[in-house]
Amino acid sequence: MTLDMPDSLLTARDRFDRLHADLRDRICLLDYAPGTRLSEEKLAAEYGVSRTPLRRVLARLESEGLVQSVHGVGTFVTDVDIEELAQTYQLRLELAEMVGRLSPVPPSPEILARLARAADRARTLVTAPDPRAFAQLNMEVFLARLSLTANEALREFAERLYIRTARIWLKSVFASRVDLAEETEMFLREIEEVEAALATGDLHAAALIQRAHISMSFTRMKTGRRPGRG
Amino acid sequence: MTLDMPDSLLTARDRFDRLHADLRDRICLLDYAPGTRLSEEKLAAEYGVSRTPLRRVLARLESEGLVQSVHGVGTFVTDVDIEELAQTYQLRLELAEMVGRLSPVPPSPEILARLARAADRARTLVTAPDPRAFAQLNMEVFLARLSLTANEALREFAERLYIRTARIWLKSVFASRVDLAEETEMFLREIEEVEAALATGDLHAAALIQRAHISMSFTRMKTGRRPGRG
DNA sequence: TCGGCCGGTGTTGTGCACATCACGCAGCAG
DNA sequence: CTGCTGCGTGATGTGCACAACACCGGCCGA
Repeated sequence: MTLDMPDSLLTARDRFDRLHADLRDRICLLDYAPGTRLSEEKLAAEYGVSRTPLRRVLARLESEGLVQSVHGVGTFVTDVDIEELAQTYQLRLELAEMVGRLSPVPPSPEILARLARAADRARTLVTAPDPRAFAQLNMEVFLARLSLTANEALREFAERLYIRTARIWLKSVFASRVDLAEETEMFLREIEEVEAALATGDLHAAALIQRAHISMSFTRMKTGRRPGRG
Repeated sequence: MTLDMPDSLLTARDRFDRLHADLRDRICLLDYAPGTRLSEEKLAAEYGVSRTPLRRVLARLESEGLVQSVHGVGTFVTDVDIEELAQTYQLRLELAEMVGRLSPVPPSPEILARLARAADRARTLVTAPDPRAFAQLNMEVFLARLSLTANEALREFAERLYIRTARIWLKSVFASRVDLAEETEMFLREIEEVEAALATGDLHAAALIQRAHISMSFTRMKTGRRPGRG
């Protein structure tokens, strides 16, 4: 997944960022389910470092709300609950709309190409649903679309909010509270609508589309599948 | 400033929070000017701990954008520049308005009392201007008004944004780019207007007033005092 | 005189041993 | 049988010594 380099060219910050991103993805993709205990010693051994820099990563993850450390007990992956995250989602909606309003930047050909490739992958996922691959694709698209605003603070906070809420969708899929096929189709439609909006240069419209889909996705998770459908 | 307790009743998290809040305030109140080098060893000695827990605090401050550590060089207080913080201010404006729109809670008598006391202190500061005391009062009022929303995520992010931009005002005062007396009067008017809005129960209006004053404050700093006035 | 090399010095980053804490279980008194 | 007390075990938190690194000044050679 990540390219390997000789340690001589890896600075301390690079190692930190790599460990942080790796553990963050594991948590967001439910490789570590909520409640899982993360052993500092085992993780340090796995990554080939001592506990000291690994604890620094865990402290960052704790500040982001992904884990929680308790002295003498352990470090645990936090749980995500739809009711508790309702307000977080409210804020996400507002920030999503702001991405198209504060310091918007015209989409570069690279961004459009990435969206096109994402749409292709989404079409593949429609025929062969895969929750984890879908969650990963969703995250990549979200981060790519953040580049449509030049407001760094907005990007940073929107990403933090996304990270905090990303797991709830995958959890809903595993709990069969949402239908994976339906979710994949909706996501594909969202990308296509966004591509159309960007083609006309209407960045605010693209942002409103994303806001609408985030809202609808949350409603589907909160409501759950109607009995008798699946 | 902070109450002392026997170490036996102080948990690790308490110590962390205390050090973090203390260093954060020192930076935000310009006790440590931008560019100042923070010696881990000296700070650890001052707080009576070893470098290990202190480094944890510095890492948190770095994630909040208040300091920056460079391997082999030192840990430095970051600088704040009006031009660079323009986008951060844009986001602050939006969040300030959201405080009155997302999950508003009726002001408790305690909040109203705190505002009234803040107004009294502001009137004192009008007659005897004091930049540092004003900045401290401003921060207290800001945090108090955040309690007018039940949206925890919004509170957290609004506070983080405030912390990141708080120093620019005090810096502008010391650079004589804004007039302290004028700023104090404007702040007093803001509190009184907010009190009037809260008295009618219009939380959104109170939020819009704050948004307007944040915007005007930023404009005053960006424009600077007109020559021939001061 | 100028440029590059090189070691001294002070800093942050890392590894490791120990302190501190919480939980669980065995043992025992009532 | 019940409840509690004490200890063993394993976790996170802390202190300390050393490694890695950057800056700076002197030195040497061209």
